[in-house]
Amino acid sequence: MTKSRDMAGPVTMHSVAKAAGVSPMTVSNTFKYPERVQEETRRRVCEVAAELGYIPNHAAGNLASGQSRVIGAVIPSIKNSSFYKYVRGMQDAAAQGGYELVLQIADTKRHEMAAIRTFIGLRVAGLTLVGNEHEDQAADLLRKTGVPVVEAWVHGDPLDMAVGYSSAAATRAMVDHLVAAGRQHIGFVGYAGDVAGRYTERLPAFEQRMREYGLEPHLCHLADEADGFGAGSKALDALCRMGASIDAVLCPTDIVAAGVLFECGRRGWKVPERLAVAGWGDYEIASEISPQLTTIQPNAYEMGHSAIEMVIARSSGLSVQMRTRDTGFGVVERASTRLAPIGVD
Amino acid sequence: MTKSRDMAGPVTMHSVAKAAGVSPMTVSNTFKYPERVQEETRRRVCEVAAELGYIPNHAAGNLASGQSRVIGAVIPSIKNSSFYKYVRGMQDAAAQGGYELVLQIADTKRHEMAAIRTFIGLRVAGLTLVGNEHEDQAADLLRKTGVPVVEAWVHGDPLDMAVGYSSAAATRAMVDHLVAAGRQHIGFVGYAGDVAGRYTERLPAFEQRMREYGLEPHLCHLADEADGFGAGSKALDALCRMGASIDAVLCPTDIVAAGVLFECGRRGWKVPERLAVAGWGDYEIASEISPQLTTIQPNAYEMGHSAIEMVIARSSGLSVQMRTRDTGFGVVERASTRLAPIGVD
DNA sequence: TTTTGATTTTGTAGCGCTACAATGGCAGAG
DNA sequence: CTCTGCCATTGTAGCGCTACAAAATCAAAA
Repeated sequence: MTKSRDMAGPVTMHSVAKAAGVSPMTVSNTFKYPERVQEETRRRVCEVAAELGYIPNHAAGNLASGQSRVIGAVIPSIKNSSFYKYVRGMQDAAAQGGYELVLQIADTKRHEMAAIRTFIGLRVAGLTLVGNEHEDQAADLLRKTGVPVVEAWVHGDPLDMAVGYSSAAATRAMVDHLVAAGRQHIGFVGYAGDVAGRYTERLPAFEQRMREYGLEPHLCHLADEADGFGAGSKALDALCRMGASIDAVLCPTDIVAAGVLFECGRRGWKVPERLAVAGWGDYEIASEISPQLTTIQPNAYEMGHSAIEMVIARSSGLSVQMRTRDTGFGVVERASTRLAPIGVD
Repeated sequence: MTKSRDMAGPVTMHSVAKAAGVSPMTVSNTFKYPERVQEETRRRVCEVAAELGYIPNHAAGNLASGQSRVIGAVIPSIKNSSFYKYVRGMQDAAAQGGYELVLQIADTKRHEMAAIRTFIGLRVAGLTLVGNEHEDQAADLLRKTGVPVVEAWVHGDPLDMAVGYSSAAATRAMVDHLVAAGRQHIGFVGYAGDVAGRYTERLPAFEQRMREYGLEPHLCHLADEADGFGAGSKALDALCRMGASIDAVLCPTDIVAAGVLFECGRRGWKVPERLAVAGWGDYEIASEISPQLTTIQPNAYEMGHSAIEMVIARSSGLSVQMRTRDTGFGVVERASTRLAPIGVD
């Protein structure tokens, strides 16, 4: 059963050194500064290390050097594809810089706090968060320890650094699009969950833009989940119960928008004739569902890539002039909002 | 700008001890063995620690004790909700046991190998993998280092420990269901990607079961992605191009099945009348899409929970009798396969 | 041959923490 | 008043690695 597991004691740098007939420092240099070690010696060390299955003890290296090649990322959810490209971007950037990326999922502020503690306990080189709403302690801690931190998916006013796009601008752009498509009675579905940072800008922006058009902006419903199809039907129910008959709805995510589409199917409402539906996030489902969803495209990959670049820059002591980056967004116009509406007033 | 970042040197156990007027060991004990420290002293130490924002250096503790409270989990993708419940289960079990869970995404064997190296470098208490196909080096390494490893989503023959359900049994159950619903010409959509461990059992099981029914099993197409809606249309195209007219299709994931549903919509095919569609995974979309999807429900949460329990048991030196656990599965029968077919032969 | 300068290799010390053994203090028993 | 036993607290040593400086090696120059 347990045979051949753990028989030879742990493989340390020391044991590799002895086996290769060199000093421990030479082994260390072989991995950290290969150019300092002669070709021949290096080859031998690498061979022996591979044979013994030696993996440098990052904990010890970290302790001795005060440096780390690991970056921590806290993401709020993996329930849908929202963060897929973001994580890909982070991974690629980390790999390019010779760093490793490890993740933690935290769907509440409290969990986010715990995740930050874990990462700081691990003495990571830096970390990335999503949103700009954190527990008070978190901000303190991050400031005190001075770890490089990037807040992603938000725009401006960073704890340390930030990368993202303006949700307000995107909201305005979407309202502009819906109005240009002839919609007047636009419903807004918001999100009232805990880690809401990247949602909070949207409602005020929506209300203001609607007012600028002289339209009534008070058609809104705050869902308690942003990631579920179920939220779509609930939101549509709630909006209808508010009395005014809407001809368009702006959803917090494509998933919620898809949920609205499903609910429209159940009610026999034609989209976009009866109701125009706009999503957010440009998930894969947006271009596959029928009708295809108009949505906000957030450049998630570049956001992730930039986030890690910024962490690496700061962590390697480079002076960072750009404390914030704007990765922009796009409005992807598709069938779910395209046609002029049938009058519903 | 940079004011108040990193001004006071790093907060170590030593500085906390000095500030609290005790020896470093007392601080250490306060955190590790609170019962060894007098109430009064402990309170003071905790206060000072909180005030200074002290977070124990896990790297140092790990080095000194040779123990770790961090468990690493490698998951193949977060592109869809497949692993959401699995990760939740792992997180809950880790929290219950006083451990921390960190994740890495690895969508190929090569990336999985890198992730394993990183985790071993970090000297985690144990780790979980998905599937049972790994690079040869990975198996060697894991055996040599003796870290507790659980392979999840698979059934039997573990590297160390395993938890999951039998994909073969689930495949057979699904074929039984389709045949019972009157289907004769069943197409199979497989997956030919890199980290295919938990898919490979399915095709042989499908073929065998079909033969047992005296049905032709050779309607199959191996998609290069298991996570995309796009794979659904491609797969349906491919199956049709193979000549035989199918009246049912068994997909590797609910996402692919949803893609098939979308493609059926484009073609004007009625589901389930013209084609019965079966998914796999019981994703949220399965119960929201119209028609609702028949699918395999894999008890992902329990799988994650068990995986971490097993890691913790082994890591805390308990003798582990159960090296494998079967968390079972269910067949969720819904509208996408419910009705008897219109004859298509 | 000796000297110089560059290159390669090797000690030394210590990172922050914990296991372990040893210390000190303090009650009650003798 | 001393002794025993028990608890709370404190040194000591060392985990595996790296920064730094010192030492060894060697080729070419003097």
